[in-house]
Amino acid sequence: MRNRGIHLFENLNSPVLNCINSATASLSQTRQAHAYILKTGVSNDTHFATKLLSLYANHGCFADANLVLSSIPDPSVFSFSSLIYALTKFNLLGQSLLVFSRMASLGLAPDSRVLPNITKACAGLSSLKSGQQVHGIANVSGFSLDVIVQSSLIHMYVKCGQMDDARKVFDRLPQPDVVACSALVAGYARQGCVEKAHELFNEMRGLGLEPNLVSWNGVIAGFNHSGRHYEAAVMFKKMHLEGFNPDEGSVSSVLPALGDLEMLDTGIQVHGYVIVQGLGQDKCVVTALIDMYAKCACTLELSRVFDEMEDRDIGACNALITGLSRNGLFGNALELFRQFKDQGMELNVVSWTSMIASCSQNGKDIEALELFREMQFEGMKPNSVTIPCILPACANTAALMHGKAAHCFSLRSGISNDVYVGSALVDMYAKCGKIQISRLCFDNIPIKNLVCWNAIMRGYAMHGKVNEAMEIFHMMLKSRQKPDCISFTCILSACSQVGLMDQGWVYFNSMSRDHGIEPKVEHYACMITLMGRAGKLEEAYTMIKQMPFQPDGCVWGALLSSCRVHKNVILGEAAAKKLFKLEPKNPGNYILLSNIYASKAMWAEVDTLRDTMKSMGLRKNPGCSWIEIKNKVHMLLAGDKSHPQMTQIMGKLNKLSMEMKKSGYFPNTDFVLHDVEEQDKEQILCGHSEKLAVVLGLLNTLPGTSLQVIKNLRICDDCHAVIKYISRFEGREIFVRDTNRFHHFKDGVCSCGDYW
DNA sequence: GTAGGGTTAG
Repeated sequence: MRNRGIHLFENLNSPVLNCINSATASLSQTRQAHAYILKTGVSNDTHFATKLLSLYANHGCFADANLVLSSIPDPSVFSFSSLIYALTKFNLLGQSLLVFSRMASLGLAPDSRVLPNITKACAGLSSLKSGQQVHGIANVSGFSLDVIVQSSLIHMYVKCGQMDDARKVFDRLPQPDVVACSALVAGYARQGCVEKAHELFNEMRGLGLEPNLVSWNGVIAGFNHSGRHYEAAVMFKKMHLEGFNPDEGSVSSVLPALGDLEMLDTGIQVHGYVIVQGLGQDKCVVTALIDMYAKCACTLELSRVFDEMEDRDIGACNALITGLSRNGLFGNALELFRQFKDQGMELNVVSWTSMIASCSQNGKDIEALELFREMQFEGMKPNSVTIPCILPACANTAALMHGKAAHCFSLRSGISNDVYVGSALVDMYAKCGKIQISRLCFDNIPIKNLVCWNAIMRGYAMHGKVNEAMEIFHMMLKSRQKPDCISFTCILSACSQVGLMDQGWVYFNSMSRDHGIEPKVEHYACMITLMGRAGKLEEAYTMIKQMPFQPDGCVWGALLSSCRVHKNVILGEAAAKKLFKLEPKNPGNYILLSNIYASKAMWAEVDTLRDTMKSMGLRKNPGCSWIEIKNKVHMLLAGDKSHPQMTQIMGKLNKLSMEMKKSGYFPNTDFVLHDVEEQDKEQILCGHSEKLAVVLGLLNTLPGTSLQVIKNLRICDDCHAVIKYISRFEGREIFVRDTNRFHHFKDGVCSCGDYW
C-alpha cells in the first residue's frame, strides 16, 4: 500500500499532492489534497493518510484528523504519534490520553516521540495515575535509559508534586543532561523546596553541566515565591555577572522581589535593561514592571508603563488596579475596573478577586459582597484565593448567609482543606457569632499553620471563652507550632475579657523567657486592659510608667476605657491628656472622658470638652450597626430615620420600652449630653444603632430566631441592659459584636457577665 | 515535536 502511494504520488506529479508532503501546507491545500485523494481512490493509503492526518491535526482540525485515522486499515505508531503531538500542543490533554490508550489497545508499542508528548499531557493534567502508567510502559518498552523520555517523566512528577519520584528518575539516569537537571532544579523551586533547588543548582557544574536559563530562572522564581526576595535579587545579579543574559522569565521573576524589597533603583536599572534588550513587548514583563513600581509607590511611573503598552493585557490591567488601590487610589481603581468591564475586556478570576480584595481592604464590605455576587452572575468561578478575600467582608458585616454560601462553595469545589480558606472560615464564623462552627472548621484543616491557630484563639478571645483559648494555646505548643507575637495578643486579650489576672501574668512573663518574644506595645496594652478592667487602675498606671518604651495611644486608650468603667476621674484625665497629644483628632477619646465626667455629673467639664471638640471640628463617630436578614445586610446609623421600616421600628421600640418600665427598667442616661430634657435623652438612646438593628431583626424574623448584630463602636450600658431585657421578653438569643468582643444575650443575661 | 511558563488576587 505504502509503495503504491509513493508510486502514485510520483507518477501523478500532482501539485495538489506535492504540497501535502510539506509540513507547512495550509488548511485549504490540505482539504484539496484530501478531496483529490478520495477522488483518485488512494484514500486508504497509509502514507498519504498519515500525512493528511498530521496536517489536519496541526491545524487543530481534530474531527477531520480522526476521520482520516479511522479510514486507515492498519494504522502505525506514526499515525498515532502525530495526533498525540498535536492534541497535546492544542492543550486537548484528555483526548491525547484517549488516543494513547487506543493505540495501546491495538498492541502498538510507543516510540521515543510519543512518550515525551503523552507524558507532557499527563503532567498538564496533573494526572499522577496516568503518568505512572506511562512511566511503566516507557520502561518496559526499553526507554528506561532514554534521557529525553526520562526528562519528560521528571517534569511530570514535578507537576504532580511528587518530588521524591522525580529525584529517583533523575538518580537512575547514567548520564543526566542539562535538561534533566534543570527540570529537577526548577521543580524543587516550584514545589517550594528552594533550598534543594539551590543546592542542586550549585552541584550542576560538578556534574559537568553548565546551568542554563531554565535552571537560573527556576532558582530565581523559587526564591521569589518563598518570600526570600533578597536572595532572588542576588541570584539575578550573579546570573548577569556570569555572562548570562536574563530573559523575560528572569526579569519577571526578579521584579516582584525587587518591589517587595522596595529596591527602586535596581528596579529602574532592570527597566532600563528591559528597554535595551527589547523585552518590553512581553506581557509578563510589563505586568511585573507595573507591580514593582506599585510596590515602590511610584504611581505615575506605573501608569506610564501601562499607557505605553501596545495591546492591553488582562494581567497588566489587574496589576494596575491593584497598584492604584494599594497606593490609596481605590476610587480610581474601581472606576478603571468598571471601564475595563464595559469595554469588553475579558476579566479573569484574578481581576475579580483583586477588586474584591481592594474593596475589603478599603472598608467597602458591602461593595465586596456585591462584586462577589456579580462575579458569579457573570459566570466567573471563584477560587481558593477569592474565598479568603470575600470572607472578611462577610465577617465584618456579620453576613452569615453569604459566609455560609462561600463555605458551601469551598466544600463543593474541594478547596475547603486549603489552609488560607480554612483560616478565613474560622475567622468568619467566629466573628458571625458561630464559635462552635468556627472550631469545627479549625479541626478540619489538615495541615495547620500559625495563621489558623491564631484565628481560632482570637475567636475564643472575642467570645470571652478563655478556657478554650488556653486549651488551643497549649495544643499549639504541643503540636510544635511556635507562637508569634499575635498568638500572645490573642491569649492575653482572652484573659483580659474575663479578668483572669494571674493567668495573664503567667503568659506575659513567659513570652521572653520561654519563647524568645519580647513583649511589644500591644502586649502591654492587653495587660493594662487586664488590670484596668479588674479595677487595678493604679497598678496599671504604674506599669505604663515603667514600660521599656514610649506608651502609644492603644496603651493610654486601654487605661482611659478602664477609667470609664470604674468612673475614675483623676487617672482618666491623666490618660486623656496623653491621648489628646498623641491622637488629637480622635473623637473617641474626648467622648470617653466626657462620659466619665457625665457619670459624675461634672457638667461644666462636659461642656468645656464639647466646646473643644467643636472648635477642633471634631464630631462623634456615628454609631453604626449591621444585621443580616434573609440574605440582605441592613446598615443602621444612630439617629438615622431613613430605613423604610423606621415607623414600625420606633413603634416596636416604644412598646418594648413601656413593658420594660413596667418591670422596673429605667433608661441609663449617664452618657447622654446633659442639657436636653430627660424625655429627649430617652429618644436619643432609642436611636442607638444596635437597638434599631435588634428591633429590625425582631420585626422581620420568625419568633425564636436568633439575631446577629455587629456594631462599629463599643456597646453602651443602656443598650446592653435593653438587649438583655429583650432576650428574655421576646425569647430570643441575640449576639452583638462590638469593637471589643461578643455579647451573647440569652434569657436576660449576657455572656460577658456585664464585665466589658 | 525532551526542561522553564515568568507576571497580576490571599
